[in-house]
Parts: sequence; C-alpha cells; structure tokens
Amino acid sequence: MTAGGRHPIVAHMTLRTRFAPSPTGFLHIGGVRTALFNWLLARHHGGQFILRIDDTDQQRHVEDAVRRILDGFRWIGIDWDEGPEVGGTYGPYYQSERAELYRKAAERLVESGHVYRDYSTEAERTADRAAAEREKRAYRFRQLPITDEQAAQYEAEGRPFALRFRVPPGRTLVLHDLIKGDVEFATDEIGDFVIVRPDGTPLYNFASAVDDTEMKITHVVRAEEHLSNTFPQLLVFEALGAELPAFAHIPYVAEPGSKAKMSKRKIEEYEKSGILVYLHQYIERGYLPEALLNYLARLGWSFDASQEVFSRDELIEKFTLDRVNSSPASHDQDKLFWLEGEWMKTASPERKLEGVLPYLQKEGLIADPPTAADRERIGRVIEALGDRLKVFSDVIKLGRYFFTEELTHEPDAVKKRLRKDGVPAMLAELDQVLAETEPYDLATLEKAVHDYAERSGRKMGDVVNPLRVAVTGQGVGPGLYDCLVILGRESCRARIARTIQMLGKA
RNA sequence: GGCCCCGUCGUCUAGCCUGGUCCAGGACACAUGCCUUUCACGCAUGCAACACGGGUUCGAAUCCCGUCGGGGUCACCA
Repeated sequence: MTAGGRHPIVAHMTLRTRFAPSPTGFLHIGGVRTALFNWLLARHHGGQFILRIDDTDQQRHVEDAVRRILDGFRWIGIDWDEGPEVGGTYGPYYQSERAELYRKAAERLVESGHVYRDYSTEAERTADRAAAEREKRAYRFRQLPITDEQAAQYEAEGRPFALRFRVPPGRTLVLHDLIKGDVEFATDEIGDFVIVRPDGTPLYNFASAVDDTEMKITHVVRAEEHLSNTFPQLLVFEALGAELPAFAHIPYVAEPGSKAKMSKRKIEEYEKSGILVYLHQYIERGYLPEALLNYLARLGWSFDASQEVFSRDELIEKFTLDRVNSSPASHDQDKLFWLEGEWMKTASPERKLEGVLPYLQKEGLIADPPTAADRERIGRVIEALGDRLKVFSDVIKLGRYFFTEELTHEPDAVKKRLRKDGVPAMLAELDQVLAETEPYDLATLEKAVHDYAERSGRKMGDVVNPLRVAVTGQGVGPGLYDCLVILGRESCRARIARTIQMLGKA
C-alpha cells in the first residue's frame, strides 16, 4: 500500500487543507505556523482552508478556548472557509458533535472485520507492558484469544469494551510524504490501536482519518511529531476504502539556540529570557500581525537565496511545499524583532497612533477616550520617536515622559551626563535660553542652543546631552529639539529647575 | 531500548535531487568604522558553517556506507 500520489497537486480538484487544534490553553506559535502553512497552501492553489476543533477529549470551557484561537487567527490574518462561526457543507466542525459519523464508521469497520472488541482491563495491559519491558521486547497489543462462549458471556454481562483496529502483520507501509520523501514503516511495529473508547468516544488516529475523509481534505499538513501516527491512520483510510489525502510533515519549531522542541514546562523560563512562545503574548506586546506572519512563514520555508521580507499577498503567491525545509528550525526572537522593526517602518502614523493608544490608556497617561489634545500630542511623539518605536508597547518605555510631569531620572544617565562640574550652572543658563527663545519652535531652538554652545565654548554634545537628561530623565531618545518642542517651554523649564534641585541635594 | 525523521556560520537559510561556476551566497545577531547631540535608522567592513570517518570520482556540501549527535514515536492524549 502506498499513500499520496507523485503528483499530488491535481488541477481538476479543489485543494483542501485543514488545521485541527484542540481547545486547550493558548495558541502556540508553532501551531500558528502549522496553520499558516496549511492556509498558504490552500490560498496559493485557490483551494479551501478548514478549521476543525479536536475536542474529543475535553468538555468544559471549550468555547472560551475556541474563541481565543479564532481571535488569534483573525488577528494574524488567517481566515477559514469552513469551520466554527462560518459553518460549511461538511460540518459540524467540532469533533464532539460528530459522534454519529464516528459511530457509523466504526460499525462499518467492525462489520468488515478490521476492528474487534477488546475486553482487556487496564491492569492486564499494564502487566503485559511491564512484562514486555522486563524481557526487553517491544510491547505491541494483539488480540487476546477469546472463545465464542466467553464473548457471549461478556456481552451478556454488558462488560465494557474498547474497539481496536486489527493491524495486519508483515506488511510494509510506504508514505510518499511531500516533505520527508518516501518513508517506510512495518506494520509489525504497530500495536492494535484503540479507535473507540468503551464510552463510545473516538480516538485521534481514528477520528482524524474519518474527518479528513468526510471533509474531503486533500492535503494534510501537520507537524512532524505526527509522522509515526500517520501509519495507523493509513490503515484506517484503507479499511474505510477512502481516498488518501497527500501528507506533508513539517519540522517542528525548536526552542531558541537548540534543536529541542519547545517545552510547555519551560514557558516561564523562556519568558524570563524574553522569549515569547504564545501568540497572545505578541498581541499583548503590540507586535504587528504582518511581522509575525512574515517571520513564521520564513521559519522552515524560504523562497530563494535572498528574500526575507514578504507581505501576506507575496507569501500566498510564492508559497509552495517543495520549498519547506525538512529539518527543524529553532525560534529566533532577534530575527522576529528585526522583521517587526521593518514592518513598523511601513505603518502609517494613523495606525501607529491607534496601536499605541491602549498602552497609554492602561498606564493612565491619557484620557479614555483620548481627547483631541491627547491625539495631537501622541501624533507628535510618534513622529519624534520614528524608527525607535518597534512594538506598540514601546511607547511607554520610550516616551512615558511626554505624558506626565513626573520626572524620574535614569541613574546611569545622571551619572554620565549630569554629575560633572559646572552642569547645574550650565542648566541654569540654558533655562534662560529657553525662556528667551522666540518663537519657541524647532529651528529657533536649535539655533539658540547652538549659539549658546559657541558662546560658552562648549562642544555640542556637552550641552545637548545634559539638557536631554534634564528634561526627559533619559540618556537616549528622540532628537533634543523634538523633545523640547513637544514638552513645551513651561514644562521644560520646570523640569530643568527640578533637575538642578535634585543635583544640589545629592 | 525498537522503529522513524533530521544534521551547512551562534540563529534563519541558499546551494544538495540534475557532482565542477562554492577556498560555500544572503539575512539576523555580534564587532568595528562612517553619519550623528544620545539612541534608533542608514551605509561600509569584519567575524563565522558543509557533524565525523571511510568510499566512489579527474573532482563531493552535493552520490554510497558507517559512526556520532539531535529529535519524534511506541497511550482507552492530541
């Protein structure tokens, strides 16, 4: 038996891909990337992308988790043709609502003899597994010998049973994976696997194959940890007499600086070192969706030897599976951040203003809703910040002082720029310069400060830097004259006075 | 442990299928310099890799074998 065609992308049929998240916790960027590859493949070929919720294993709080997943996709710009909220002709799209479909499929497999009732208990299986381990042989579940009388008796007792797939011995399965190439797997390596629990709920390897068949999925693109799982699924497809989809197993996303898969247990550790692994963390920090989309697409995929920056449309146009790498890629926070900066450069002032708003409001630095004056000031701050603003939340770190009269001096900057002989006296003179500069605008201020430097025989750096720290409290930031103008004369003079006072005290 | 996948600069990758144009190209990061009032941006330069060992060949990152390393999977999880 072989799976997938050699020319799997067939023109006459519509290409259909799917992403099937289980609604537990948050969306991981590795998961988003898997969804993205599915989506790009569908969009590139004018096909459909389906969202299916794999919720066979849990009951509560599913709706909330699903909503978070959906919101995440909407944010990054991945839309789905069928699935939750939009419906579709092959629904329902929640596995928990597809019980009847699974039951029918299981029934067919029982009738055709591919599946049998397993009355084993957990204790028995545990013992067998332990025995196998002791004897250093692999544990593979096989049907226990059972007499007709026993079977009849169990049935009469109403003894619970699971449905197991009878794996044919001695066969070699071949998968023509679109990324990994041909992969062979011996059925002797596969134990008889459970397809339906005693309570009637289906298991992944079965439900997945049934759904992919029913939903007419043509291309299964998923993370490579499913590669081994594919073989039992192949058996299910075959037993069902279903047409096989093509498979593409993409490498997983490894943790930064390593080839190890990102681990849920290390999330806190990652966050401490500035590594974000959940989609919502990027949203909360004010990343641009196109930057993350660009980054995720490039992780394990490339178009040519040089292009790094891709718009959404360009990705759709250029994405093909044959350019997907077959080895794992580790998450690179620095590269993402660089891409973020590249995309932020393309954002309009209006968009930046809207993006920055929530952070200022959360900090109580502007009114909610913002006043016209707030908007006006934010616009000027954004312009002054320029390329320094990489993610929206940076507005707090970089520009807090524009929105509050509280002046907190950064210790390092004070030490470097203000703790020098003659600085308080110079600041007092500069205060006079600011007081007398008329009009109080960029060009005039610049000339005034220049003249002062010349007059007092100082280098520009020795004037400008202390003055910056005096009015902003920070050693780095936008151009000094931008700061002076945005802050305004009165505020600047007040800040200088406070700085002189502070220097006198310490 | 069995089986399966993977192995090019620190990282993302191009090149590998169809051996020579590769003393291995691009990007991020890092370093230095320029620009500049700081930082960011921009520009220039630099650092830096074919996991190892055999073989095939006139010639190997590219083909073959082995070793080592990393990962996945062996569930009534997905």
